[in-house]
Amino acid sequence: MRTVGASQPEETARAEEPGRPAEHGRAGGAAGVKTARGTRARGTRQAQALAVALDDLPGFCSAQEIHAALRSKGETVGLATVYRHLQALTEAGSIDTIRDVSGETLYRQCGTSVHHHHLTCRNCGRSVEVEGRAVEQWAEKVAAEAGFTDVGHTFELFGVCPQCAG
Amino acid sequence: MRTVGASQPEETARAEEPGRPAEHGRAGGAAGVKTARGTRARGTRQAQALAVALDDLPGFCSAQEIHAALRSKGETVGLATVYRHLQALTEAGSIDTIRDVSGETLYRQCGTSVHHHHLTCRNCGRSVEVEGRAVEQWAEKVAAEAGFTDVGHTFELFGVCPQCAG
DNA sequence: CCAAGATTGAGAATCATTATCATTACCAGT
DNA sequence: ACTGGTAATGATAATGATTCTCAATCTTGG
Repeated sequence: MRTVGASQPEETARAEEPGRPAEHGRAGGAAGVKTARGTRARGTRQAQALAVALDDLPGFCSAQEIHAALRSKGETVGLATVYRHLQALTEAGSIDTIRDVSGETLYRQCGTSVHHHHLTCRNCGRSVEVEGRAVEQWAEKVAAEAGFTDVGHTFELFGVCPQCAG
Repeated sequence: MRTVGASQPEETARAEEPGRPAEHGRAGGAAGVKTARGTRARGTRQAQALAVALDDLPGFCSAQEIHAALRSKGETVGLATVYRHLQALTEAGSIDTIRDVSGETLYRQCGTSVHHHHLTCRNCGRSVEVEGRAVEQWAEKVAAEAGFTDVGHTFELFGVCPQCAG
């Protein structure tokens, strides 16, 4: 498993507070930015918590890590819900996803919505966004030459960042 | 599941000799190109069959597909063995691997041992090897600028090939 | 022919991600 | 406030690819 900068107390107390009634469903006072159908971006307590968590995490991290981070902060969010929101956010273009070497999907909040790629530290997950106009163009050219259509690409850079190297 | 261009006759007519006792272990007369330890490239019946299968398949395909192809040809090779050889061959550099969109690993026999990338048809799996000197250099430059070291990259192009498009 | 070591393969074990589905919270009417 | 409708949640089961386990089997050297 990769390790991320954020602390991940492994012995997270599994037993919830005894008296606490099982919380469920949407949060109490959340404003609720309702989108058309199915996915409201951050109306619920869980969505809000996830957004905050993504803000805090420095680089790319897996859904499981995010879930663990939420847990360790005291938030109670189901793993399934984490995946759901992550997926929705990805589709909405609010966050970036990459695949690490083992095939795990890593997520990260992303500023720009324009297409770009990442140079990610394989140790701490921190990443730099790189704008790859050159690569895009090259890819299109190559594809066109081969007669391929409807071309997409995946491109990721992994390395060790200055901090982790030093 | 993806579909591969090559036909995969499900009920291949080739019923081997009826009396065939359950074969196990290494093949009878195989020459046996023994490598240092653990992995002999193609000494066994299973390894041989796998090599042939890889030769036949036109493009990238998953371990499971290769396993299925072997099955349908009448070869009896365990899935675990397929994975084992695929992994060994990959480490040896004899075959290429890429990750498709769903995270599955796809394998393909590869001619050159020099570093290159692929433009793969997401419909039939056929692929073209593209030499990406430009990309390599660009990647290195970007990485260096960001101060990252020990940089590697993944780069894949997916599209629809002329045949599948027409 | 025998012992030692390599290889195989069926099935169990992992592990990330999805699907289920009963429960719950929010919203708009009434 | 009460209520019905609907979206969201989360515990858990299911999926699916890949790896691990280990007894059975094969090959080879002597």
